Amino acid sequence: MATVSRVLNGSEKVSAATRQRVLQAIEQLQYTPNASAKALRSRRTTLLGVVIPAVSSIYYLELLKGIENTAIESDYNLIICDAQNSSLREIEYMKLLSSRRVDGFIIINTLMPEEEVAGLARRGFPFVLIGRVVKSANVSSIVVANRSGAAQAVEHLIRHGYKRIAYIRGMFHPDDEERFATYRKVLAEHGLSFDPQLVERGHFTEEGGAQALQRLLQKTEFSAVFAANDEMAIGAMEKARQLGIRVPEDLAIVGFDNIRLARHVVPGLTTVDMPKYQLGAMAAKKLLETLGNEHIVYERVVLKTELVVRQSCGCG
Amino acid sequence: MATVSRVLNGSEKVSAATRQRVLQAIEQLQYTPNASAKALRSRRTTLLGVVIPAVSSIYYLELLKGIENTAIESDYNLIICDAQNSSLREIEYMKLLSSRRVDGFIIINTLMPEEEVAGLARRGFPFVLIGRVVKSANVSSIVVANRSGAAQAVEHLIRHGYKRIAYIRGMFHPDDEERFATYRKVLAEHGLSFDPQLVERGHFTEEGGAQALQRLLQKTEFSAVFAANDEMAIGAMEKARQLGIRVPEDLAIVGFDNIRLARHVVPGLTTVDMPKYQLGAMAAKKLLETLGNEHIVYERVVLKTELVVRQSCGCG
DNA sequence: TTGAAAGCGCTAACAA
DNA sequence: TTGTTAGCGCTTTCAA
Repeated sequence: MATVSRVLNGSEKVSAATRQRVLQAIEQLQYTPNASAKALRSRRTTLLGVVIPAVSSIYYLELLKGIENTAIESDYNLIICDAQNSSLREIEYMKLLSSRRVDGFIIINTLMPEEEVAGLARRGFPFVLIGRVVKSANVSSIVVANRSGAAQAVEHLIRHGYKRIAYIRGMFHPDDEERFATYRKVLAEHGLSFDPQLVERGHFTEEGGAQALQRLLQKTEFSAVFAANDEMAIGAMEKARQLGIRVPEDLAIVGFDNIRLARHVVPGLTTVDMPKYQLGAMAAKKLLETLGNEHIVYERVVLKTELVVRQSCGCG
Repeated sequence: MATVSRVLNGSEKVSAATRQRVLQAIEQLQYTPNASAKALRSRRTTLLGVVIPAVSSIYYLELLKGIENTAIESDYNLIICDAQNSSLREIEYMKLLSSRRVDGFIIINTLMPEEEVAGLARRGFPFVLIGRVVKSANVSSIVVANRSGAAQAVEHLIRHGYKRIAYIRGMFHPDDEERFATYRKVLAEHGLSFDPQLVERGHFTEEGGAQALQRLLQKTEFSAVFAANDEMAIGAMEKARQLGIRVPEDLAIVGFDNIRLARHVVPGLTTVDMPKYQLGAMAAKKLLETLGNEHIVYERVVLKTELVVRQSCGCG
């Protein structure tokens, strides 16, 4: 028994002859080691958890790929939990994962209250956040430069003469808060007054974007829209087309994220690109780093964003 | 200790008072049960594995969602393995999963040789296939009606007067074999001779579709293209646009799968829809069914496909 | 270099 | 209704 273990784990102290015999027996008996027993004894599962708000959103795929590739390099596999946009479900998954089912996990764009995250951190189970910073807790975070990206987008519109710029917010998410704050700040910097009439909220989905645009059109006039993400921007674009509003001639539209769809829609969507793959890769790297070490350095990594000009803003 | 277990597993034989005390102690000590120990002892992990050819393909997302939702209903979670289009990696994952890390798994569109799948089945670990049938083994499979879908697509083109219809194949996949065979059969049924010049292969990706179209154009003339999947159809569409070929006026294009992008490209892609969510849901249901039971019924489920006519075929 | 034995944290059978 | 005990399959001393 002990010798088999040594053979399977590549220990040096086995003679070539016994190793042979063991391997042969394994083959003959179709023996497969029991992962649970191994994990129980060795206190390692070589599994990482990922809690994702919604797997059905293309946006998260590249991110996932970044995590996965990085994990694989260290012989880790992923258990992916789809919270389906519910923070209750997030919390349940967190519990599931921290029952030593995985060695550590990554939480993407969580909606959990700060206190919940802080509590989790206090319990000492290793995890890393993507797209969220919690100041009151010892956690590492990987985020993108929302402010700089949003500023580039709004400044681009202003520079090309747009004055009445609407903003379609998402639903209560830090990313959205930062982008919105930047929108207001940039307007102010250019001597444009902020008009609350120009703001509506959507659910970060196409449908949400379409509805938000409709509500905006009923309230007031404007010549450009900045949406908190691409899905909503694309929804708004479609709604505009339905209403006979030409994009970008009658209405300029700019998004955020640069999802794959953005360059496929017509006109191509001008948007803020973020390094989605990198975001995932960095998070996994950071997590794996902490797993080995006694002494953990918590940090916040901010990745760059950049405006990609296509046709939907009319400034190409 | 035993009482704690009883409380956590909802056993009846605990008095309200002790239950209270136990729960309080759990809270106080921040006790979390160890999933590995539990799995070792109870021989259940409440985890299902999914081996997917490539997570980065949108096509698999809906499928995944179907699996996930069904699994969740039975309190199962998913561990997702991305084979990155390598059958070697598939085999490795299979080994990983069958080491009692999960209670069963689902393999999507596997490229593994038949013998490998049959061997796996012989070992008795529970799994279900999606998109692949292996006659020589005791396995359940969920597949779509490739023949009927492909026939609808080709017949539609022929009915609208197209005579030289090119076919862009994928890379050595049973789905592709069936679709291609149907393409030839339908041509024959309509008195059109099969011209090998009209066939090229791509990698099931946009890039692959674009390149295949280019090679076709260099060889011969044709007025319609049927691609083995939507990604390649969309790649071909883009390549056509680059070359100044109008779709559908100069070239009709039809795809297969009805991915989300298909209705967003301009012109909208005519394609064969398949119930992707159902495919996943059925597979998960079938797998969960076998887990409980002693007596397993192996079966092959075929789900319907249906042509969705948009603009790219010019027959709208 | 190999084998024997202890124990990881849990559940289930049994005893109290 | 509660506590005691054995054992799931592995790794890791320790002894041979």
